Amino acid sequence: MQARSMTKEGSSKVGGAGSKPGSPQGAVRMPFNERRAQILDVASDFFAENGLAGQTRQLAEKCGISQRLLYRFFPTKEDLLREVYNQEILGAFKAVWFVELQDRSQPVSVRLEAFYRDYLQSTLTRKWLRLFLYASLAEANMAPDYIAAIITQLLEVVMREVAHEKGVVLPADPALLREMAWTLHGAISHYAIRRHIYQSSLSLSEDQVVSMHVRLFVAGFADMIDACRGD
Amino acid sequence: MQARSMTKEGSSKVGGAGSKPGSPQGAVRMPFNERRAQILDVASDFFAENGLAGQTRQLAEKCGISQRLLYRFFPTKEDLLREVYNQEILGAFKAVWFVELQDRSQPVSVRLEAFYRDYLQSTLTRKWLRLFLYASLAEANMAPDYIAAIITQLLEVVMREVAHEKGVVLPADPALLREMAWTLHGAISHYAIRRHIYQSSLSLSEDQVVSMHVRLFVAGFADMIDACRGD
DNA sequence: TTATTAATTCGTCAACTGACGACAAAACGA
DNA sequence: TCGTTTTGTCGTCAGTTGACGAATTAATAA
Repeated sequence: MQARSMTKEGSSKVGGAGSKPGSPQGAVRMPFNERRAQILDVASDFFAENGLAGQTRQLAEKCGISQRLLYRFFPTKEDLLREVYNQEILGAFKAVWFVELQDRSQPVSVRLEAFYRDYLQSTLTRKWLRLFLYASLAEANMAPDYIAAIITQLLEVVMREVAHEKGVVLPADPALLREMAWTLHGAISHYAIRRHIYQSSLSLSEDQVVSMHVRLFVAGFADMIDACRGD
Repeated sequence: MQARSMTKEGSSKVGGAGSKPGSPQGAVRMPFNERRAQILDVASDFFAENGLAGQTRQLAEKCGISQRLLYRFFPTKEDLLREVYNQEILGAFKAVWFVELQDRSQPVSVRLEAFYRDYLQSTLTRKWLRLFLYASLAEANMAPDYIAAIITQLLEVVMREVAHEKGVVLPADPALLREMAWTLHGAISHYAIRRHIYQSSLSLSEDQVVSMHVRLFVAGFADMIDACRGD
């Protein structure tokens, strides 16, 4: 994120700020790792906006460097995409969530609200969602599917915690349990999709929306479980 | 990508493989409107799978015709895409839903379940979702935004009907009301996304999932509204 | 049959696009 | 100051890709 400033300069066309008076052409020199990091940073935004089919020449321009230079850091475009994916998609999940969600000194609805607020802010961002959707649609197997595993864990924790506070005994079928937690998790994810992908104009604040969803989930929890037992 | 040995024999008609002994190359002749319809049909599948950036040559091959022929029916690729969009996306909404959802001779949960089952089957299909997402991501303004208007209507009907049956007085703010209905509508939409885009393996039946969501919504309805009044 | 019309293909252009070999120049060390 | 290392660019190749003029062939009418 602090690379932001660099990105700006880069996008402002190298010499734009008159950095080097005599620099006839060419980007400002940068050490290998720094340049590589800058490229990744710009690339994540770039591919999120333009899709994985975004062109390397355009990306290079946004970085303020020549297209050829990209290939000094990444053997192929696919390698670059994979790196972006690993950094931006997989890096967006926090381990603390598991701890906080299970901190029973707080009511479960408070924990859920806190978690989903943070989740919306740090993970379900425009950049993350767009990259993830582009990758999913392309069926690009950029990385082993850690995400599914992480979310599965989250869903199980959510169910366990709510059930505990409500004194409800959960059904045994783990698939059923996960699907139940998805009623909450999916609704909030879809809210983010509406916001960032469908560009809907949403007038309510994120906080309001989150508490609405959590409230509904907690309130209908026991009933939902009863219904499924009947099935 | 192996060239389908039989390009499109599969597409019914068009005579079996060696249709005409003497026809060295070239597709079976078809009247204008029929051919046009066939192209649109194949194209909707094609672009749903390969994205709006799918190539015309590949599409033509799937249709069993030359690439040039496409341009006899559609001036540009964009025109073709627009047609596909109008036909497949906008054509997937049924007017009966509004009637059935308001048929108070049935309990609202029954109506909701019936509606969402049908909605999942007829609208939230793999083809529809993929086309819609590709178009949304590309910010391709293929058509005036009828969809938002249709769904807004649906959401309002849902809220009105549930509130009526539960004897609950609804808040005035229409934006808030819509957002509430989205807790159900979004959760089900997201279920479809998981199924068709993320390719998750979902073990529960669609019917089970729908009743779960509806149950949760109806059960937590009053509580959710109370909470929002407090806000 | 023959003329006419409509369906269909061939071949090609120009702009793009990922990739890379060869070379220029800034930074660095002694 | 000079040579070496490292960052960076130029130019280009080969394969795509949307688009279209012109020729070809099947169906239909006369």
